[in-house]
This record gives sequence, C-alpha cells and structure tokens, in this order.
Amino acid sequence: MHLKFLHFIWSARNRREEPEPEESCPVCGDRVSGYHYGLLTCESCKGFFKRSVQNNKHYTCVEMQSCPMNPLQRKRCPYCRFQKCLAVGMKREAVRADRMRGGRNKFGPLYRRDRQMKEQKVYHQTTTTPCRIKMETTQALQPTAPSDLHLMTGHTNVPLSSDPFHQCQVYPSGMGQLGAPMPLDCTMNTDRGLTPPSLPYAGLYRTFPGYPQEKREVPFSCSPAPENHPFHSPPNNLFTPLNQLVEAEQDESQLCAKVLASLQREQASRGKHDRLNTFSIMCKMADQTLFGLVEWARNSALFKELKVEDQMVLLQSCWSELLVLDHLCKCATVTGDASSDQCLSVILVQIEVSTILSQAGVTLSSLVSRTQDLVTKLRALQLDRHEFVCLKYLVLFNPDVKSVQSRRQVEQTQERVNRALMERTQQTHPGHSDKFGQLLLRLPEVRSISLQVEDYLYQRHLLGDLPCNSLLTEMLHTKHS
DNA sequence: AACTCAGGGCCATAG
DNA sequence: CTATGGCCCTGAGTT
Repeated sequence: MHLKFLHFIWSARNRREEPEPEESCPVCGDRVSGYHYGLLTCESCKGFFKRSVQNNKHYTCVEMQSCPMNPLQRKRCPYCRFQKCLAVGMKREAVRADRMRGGRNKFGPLYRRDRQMKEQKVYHQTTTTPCRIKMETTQALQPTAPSDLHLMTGHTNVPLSSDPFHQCQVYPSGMGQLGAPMPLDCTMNTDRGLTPPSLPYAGLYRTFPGYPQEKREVPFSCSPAPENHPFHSPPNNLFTPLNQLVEAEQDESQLCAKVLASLQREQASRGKHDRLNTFSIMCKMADQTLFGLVEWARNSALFKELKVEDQMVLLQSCWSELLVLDHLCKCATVTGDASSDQCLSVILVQIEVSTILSQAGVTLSSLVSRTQDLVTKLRALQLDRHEFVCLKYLVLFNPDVKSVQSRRQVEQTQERVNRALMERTQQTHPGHSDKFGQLLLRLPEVRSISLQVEDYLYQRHLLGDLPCNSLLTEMLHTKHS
C-alpha cells in the first residue's frame, strides 16, 4: 500500500515536532529553518524563492491564483507559491545579484528586532494565566496581517503593487475579503508569534483545522498523562476540552464558508461559457476538507496516543465516513440565518440541489436524497457540535478495522468517547432519554453513504473527472488497490 | 579570535 | 531534462 501524501503529512509533522524553532513558515506552514530574505521561512521556500529570483522565473497559475499552500501542495503551483512569498514579505532584493556567498545582509537589525519581539512574546506567554491560552486560541483564528511585514516595511502591506514583474497579479476575488492586507501596527500584532499564516491564503489554511495551529489544541495537548486526560476526568470536566475544540471548529467552518463564498463569486464573475465545473469545485473542497480531517485527527491527543501505523490504517479506513459526517453536521447544525451560518456544506448543498440534481445520474440523486434524509433525522435529534465531535471520534476509532495493531487501545478510546457522548446527551437533553441511542443508530447510515460516495467518486475518477495529485484521489486509490 | 547565522551552492531525488 | 529541498560552505557582523 502506497500513500505518498499521508506519509508526507506525517513526516511533515515529525519535522515540525522538533523542539526549536516552533514557528511555521508563513508561506507553506512547514518548519522554519531561520530568517531568509526578510523573514522566518522554511528551507524549501527559501530555496524556491532564491531560484525564482535568481533565474527570473515567470510562472503562471492554471487554477484561480488561489492554490492552497502547505507542505503537501506547495509544489503544485509555483506561481501561487511565489506570490505568497512576496505577499508575506520575502524580499527580492535580499537575493544577491552578485551571488556572493556568506556575510550578512542589510536586514540584520530588523531580524534582531523581530527576535526581540518574539522573546517578549514568549515571556508574556509564560507569565500569564492559563485563561490566556483560550484568548490566544480565539485570537489566532482572526485574520492578521502578514507575519513580518509590519517589521520589515513599516509602510505598506501591499508588497506586490510595486513589483513590476508581478504587477498584474491579483489575489482572487473573495480571498481579499478574508486575507486582504490591512493596516497593522506592532501593538496589534505582538501576538504574531503564534498566529498562523494568513494573507491571502488564510481561508485555505483554515480549511486545515489545526494546521499549522496544532499547538493550540490546548485541551488535549495539555493533558499528556493518562490521569489528566479529558476522558479520564470526572463527568463535570468531561466536556470542557470538547467545548474548546468545538469552538475552534466553529470558527473554522465560518472561514470555510468565506472560502467557498469566494469560489461562488469567482463562479459568478465568469462568463456563461466559462463557468467553473461544479464537480471540480466539490472535489477541491472535499480534498481540502479531507486534508483538514487528516490534520484534525493527527493533531488530536487521543489519536496521537496510537502508533503511527494504526493512525494511518484508521484514517485510510474512515476518511470517507469522516467526510460524510462533516458534511452532515454542517448541514444539520446550521440555523436559518444564512448570512451568519452559511458554511461550505450548505453552499455545496445549494449548488448540488439546485444545479446538479436535475442532471445527476441515479447514484448522485440517491446520494443527495439519502444525505438529505439523514440531515433531517439529525436535525430532529438536535445534534450539536459537541455530539458531532464525539461522533467523529467514534468513526475514527474503529477497532474493527483490519490490521490495526493496538486493537484494545482503539477499543478503549472508542468506549471512552462513547461514554462521553452518552453523558453529553444526558446532560443536554435529559428529557430525551434515547438521544444517545438514536445518534449511534445514524452511524451505519453514514457508513453506507460513505461507501456509496467512494464508489461514485471512483467511477468519476475512472472517467478522468477527478483532479490528479489530490489526497482524495490517493485515498480512493488506496482503497481500490 | 571565535562564534553566529543568513545567503549561496551542491546534489540526490522526484517527476 | 528540470524543479525541489536538505545539507553544507562561506564570510560579514557580533561578542
């Protein structure tokens, strides 16, 4: 079995887990190796930027100039990668025209200043109460200015405008709303040491929950010892960690909505004969969601307790169920206020139902119909986010998956989550004695739908409709190999 | 003088 | 073949 992407994801994690430095590359999120061309970046983006400038590269984007930038996908689109390098503040002028080696550049004082600010930040963190962690968790999810720009330039956050080489580049419609350069001073951004890369790919980054913000999953990462584990805690404390996790996911979903809204605007701005293929959009979003789910899982302290081999096997087994569950939850927990609760899945549903269903084949019609039925049932059960998180864990920790090595461990975790879900439903819906059982009864249908989704996707894949080099495709391949 | 660390080069690897 | 990215070399600035 060959899972290149998953292996990459894991190796990327292992690289990032090295103790120092903890910061992630503002371009791709990989581990930084030091200051390069104006700010802290990873080794690969350093090399990429250097080559691009030295060789005066002219790239083009075959997509919408908003390709996701992460260690897995950064190679896909050099155009978007270079744009992001410039956007976050990498300096062309720091690449030496004479190619002289060694020595120091003129940015030394700025690097020093940046370091001092980071140190202050660390000091501040270590001298504040635990309550602050949650504030930073929330704050970290807000759009912020590019990482070092306020330090490096001090006057503009639109570094591309003065670049004749890429003058005409424009970040895609919609992305601007989320990641538009905004005036920012140092006081606003003193927390940037922990903020994720934001501009203009913030939305796409946020489609990867916990990436690279994984350190912020405070509830789990703060409980290394089993006796402190959330699921070992007394019932009253049982859901505090879940609460925090859920809050983070809610933010994430709203940001997903913005990303998708931008796709919609992109769609709307195109000519009648140049419309984006809805299926392609769905695949893209599914791919992003899948990537996010993988990140979510591997950043979870519960999941980290497992052997890496077991982690891979479990994810390979349940990825489509997680996708379906994610979609269902987003539909089922959305309220009537579309402006505030519009999310990826809801918009997808709108696209699906309004434009696809009429032309859909039997399989897709059946899928949509079954999904809608299940959403209705979950809505009737008043599924909330906490319960949804539990369901996700229940799907993930499936002890029945073949070739799981630590079966007992998976089983025990599943039992713990199961109990957590039961207690949650009893706490929040004491009058609804069977909510717990009803929720569990929905999981076989989720499984069934997910298998149908896999089949459908695989058929489309054989027809060449699926984008190559996607995690989605690779997962499909793995299951069918 | 010794150390630091950012820019450049090299080269195995992937596609 | 080219692009990538990890690793090492270099040398101005710092201590």
